[in-house]
Amino acid sequence: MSQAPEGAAKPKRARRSAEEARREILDATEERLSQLGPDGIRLQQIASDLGVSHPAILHHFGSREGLMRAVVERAFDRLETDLIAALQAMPTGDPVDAAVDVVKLAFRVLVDKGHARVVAWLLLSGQPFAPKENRLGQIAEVTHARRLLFRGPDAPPITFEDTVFQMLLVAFTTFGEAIAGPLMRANVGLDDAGAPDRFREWLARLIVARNH
Amino acid sequence: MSQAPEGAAKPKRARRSAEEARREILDATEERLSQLGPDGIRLQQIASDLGVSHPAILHHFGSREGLMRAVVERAFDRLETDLIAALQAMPTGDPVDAAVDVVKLAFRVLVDKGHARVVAWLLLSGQPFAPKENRLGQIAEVTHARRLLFRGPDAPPITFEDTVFQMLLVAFTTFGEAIAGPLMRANVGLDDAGAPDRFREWLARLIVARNH
DNA sequence: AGTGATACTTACAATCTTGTAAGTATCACG
DNA sequence: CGTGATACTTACAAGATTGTAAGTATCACT
Repeated sequence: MSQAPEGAAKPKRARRSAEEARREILDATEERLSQLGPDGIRLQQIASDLGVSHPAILHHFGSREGLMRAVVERAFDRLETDLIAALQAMPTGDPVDAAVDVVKLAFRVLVDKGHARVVAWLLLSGQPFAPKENRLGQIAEVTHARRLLFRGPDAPPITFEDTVFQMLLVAFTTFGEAIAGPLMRANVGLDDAGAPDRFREWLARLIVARNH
Repeated sequence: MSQAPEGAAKPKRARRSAEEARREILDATEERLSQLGPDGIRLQQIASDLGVSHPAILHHFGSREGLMRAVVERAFDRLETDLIAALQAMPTGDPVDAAVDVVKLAFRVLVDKGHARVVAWLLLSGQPFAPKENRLGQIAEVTHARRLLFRGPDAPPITFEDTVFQMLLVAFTTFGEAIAGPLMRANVGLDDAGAPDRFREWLARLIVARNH
């Protein structure tokens, strides 16, 4: 140890692979986006979060606009991927419990993982983007088939539009909670920690009740 | 007409009352906010929209921060005012129809008048604000009394939390639609003009169904 | 080891944005 | 009309922010 541990420590410039660097930059950007909101996105800030210089970001994304496009793209990709994975892992036991699980899962992916806030910001910003295909439509079809399968003996007839509306309901509610959840709950005096989960379960049962 | 109609036209500097000026500035700000999204708020842009110089805005609001606070304040004031007015005008005929009307009204105020997008942006930005009192809680109480009154003969018991959850559901859904409505509908192939209204009615009936 | 590719840095330029200072025009009121 | 208040303007300062240029350090590969 001839070298003093501090002072002369030359921290050996980190050199990530391009892919890794891009990922880290996107992570930091999304973090700022979902935590600090729309005004939190400044190249220099993101760079400083990562301990790099801001031109490093420009090196990988060309411009601020390019970074934004990349964030948009990845956010949607992840959203779809996570959501579809969650739905495919849907348990197959009691249909009511299963539906409850699916709803909770959707909330977890969108709200708890922070996707919804990012996407909401993008939508509010009018960022140009086109979700791949209508995968949600495909999900609706799968769900619809499932509903018909598990439909109770004297439940009212189930239209496809009804299923689609159910999906919209969950989607909208999820967005709404992600954005206004804390505010709204505080405003109606629902400040205990269990409230979000109770609401999610309540919603799931409200929806499923129509099938039986 | 010795003067040429164009060129020398000195358009007599407009001088509004302070109140009127503030209102116009806030209107323009909210317009940019809801149309162009979070990045649209630049003092110079707003000033140019109004045909004034940007220090005029600073003259009235002190700083950009002051302008933002004023926008927040007014947006919430309007939101509450419009919403409560709508609820108080609630028709008193058939309870189901009445509930449907209330839900549609809430959507109209929040979505169609553009309040939700502004508030959503504020929430995403982490703008500091404290909604007056818990007026939503008061609304919940009124609604709950009404539900108990019109409760069907063999409907399940109605808890207050159930009513609160119903309100949260409508509130969240409204936010969600305001932000992601067009995207989501397009993604599930619901692109006819009547779809938003059908969904709103469907939601209203879903909620009311539990009372009967 | 040597070499080319490239991730990354420092230094700098151009532009934009908020904010200030000081003066001008218009209104209210005597 | 005169006078004070103030809505508003032009000109400018200070700082932030994106982007460029050129060089340096590190990796992969021979």
